[in-house]
Amino acid sequence: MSRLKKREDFVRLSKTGRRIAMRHLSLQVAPVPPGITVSSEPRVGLTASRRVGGAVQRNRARRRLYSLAEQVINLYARPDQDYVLIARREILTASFGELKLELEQALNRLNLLRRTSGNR
RNA sequence: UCAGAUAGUCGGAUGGCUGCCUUUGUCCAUUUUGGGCGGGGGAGGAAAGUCCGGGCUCCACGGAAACAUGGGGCCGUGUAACACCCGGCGGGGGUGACCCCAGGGAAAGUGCCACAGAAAGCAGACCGCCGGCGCGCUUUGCUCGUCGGCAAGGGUGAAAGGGUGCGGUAAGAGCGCACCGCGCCGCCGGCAACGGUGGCGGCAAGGCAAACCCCACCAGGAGCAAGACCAAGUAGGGGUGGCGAGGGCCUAAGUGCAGGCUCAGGUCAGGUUUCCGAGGCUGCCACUCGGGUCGGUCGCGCGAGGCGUUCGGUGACGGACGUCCCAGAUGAAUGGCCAUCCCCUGCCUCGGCAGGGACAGAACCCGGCUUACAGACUAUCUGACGCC
Repeated sequence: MSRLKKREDFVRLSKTGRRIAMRHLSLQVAPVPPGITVSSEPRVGLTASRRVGGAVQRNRARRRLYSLAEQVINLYARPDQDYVLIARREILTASFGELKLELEQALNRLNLLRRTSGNR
């Protein structure tokens, strides 16, 4: 899994991508732009704005998103898409199993799970 | 035992699986990028607020003086420095341990002193006190009027032109005296702030300087988005060289142009002005170097460093010796999940169950200050009660 870090990527996702809002987080998805070769690993960006809380809360939210992306998107999501995870305030109090289930549901509703693991 | 005071320390622990940043060893591949297997390190006491003081970087900077602006202001230490620390002094609070204080000058000037009150700054007379005179009456006196003396008592206020007591007086008043306070001069102690004491003065001189102000002292500007380099990029910029120059007068009928003579101007020295001294620049052309930029690299962590021992000092702190290397991200690492233990809260069948773990996240680095903080521990001291 590689990280999206450029501002232009975040702007592109928010303008052109599809968006789905869940209880604890939001997910934005858009295809990898044409100039970039698709690797076997998906690319993921993380956002935890000041709406989540102070610096301590934002750090914790971003780390939990990072860990979620490692365990869900990196393994099960299609690598020809770019993903941005946006934290909501409720992410701080949810259990990790709950969050994993929610992210899998979101990917499923957008039909972005890998075909090779379609039995899930 | 209970209630407190001060100083200080800590601020969850251990393990498993799996990640991230950084550094290093080795092997492999290699044009570069890299890959495998190991090792080391990886948030705080406040990392916070960004309020002071410094280091560092760039810019500016020849010298001197005056003014302005800002700043803090008991005294003596400590320190790179401070508005910080330590030790004292003075004032205030507490039974006490101890705590608090923006603490120079109000007998230089200007200003202000709300409300209340008669009067608030060359004081004042509302209720009052005392005396003389007049009228009346219930006549050792009282009421009213008037002319004077006065400010003790009452009342207002943050503050009413020293306080308490005695004398004095018609009533009073520093009018006189004693003590206290105040001021001046001396002596003693102290480096000093200041304290003690003697004499004199005689109540003049109210408060506010976080009102202007006065006094002595201190102070260039901007900040790591500083700044440097690389890549890309081509003009508005920089450097070097050459030519030209501003004012006045003359030649010219005259504006311009051109020529000649003469003078030395304008601007720039970063808060302002003045003086002295030495210089630079302006427009065009040629050559040359090369921006802005959230691209990358450096700056970037061996430091006013941590720990220990010892010596000096009441102490802050300083010296010597030994020892250690201890975060460096940049859409920003320092984690995610689980288990056991610890602590807190709730419930009951008293041993379990359930929930929870303060404030808070480095961004160039240090020294302070301020603010937030569940709780735990240590030492010394104070007061009360009890026992020996």
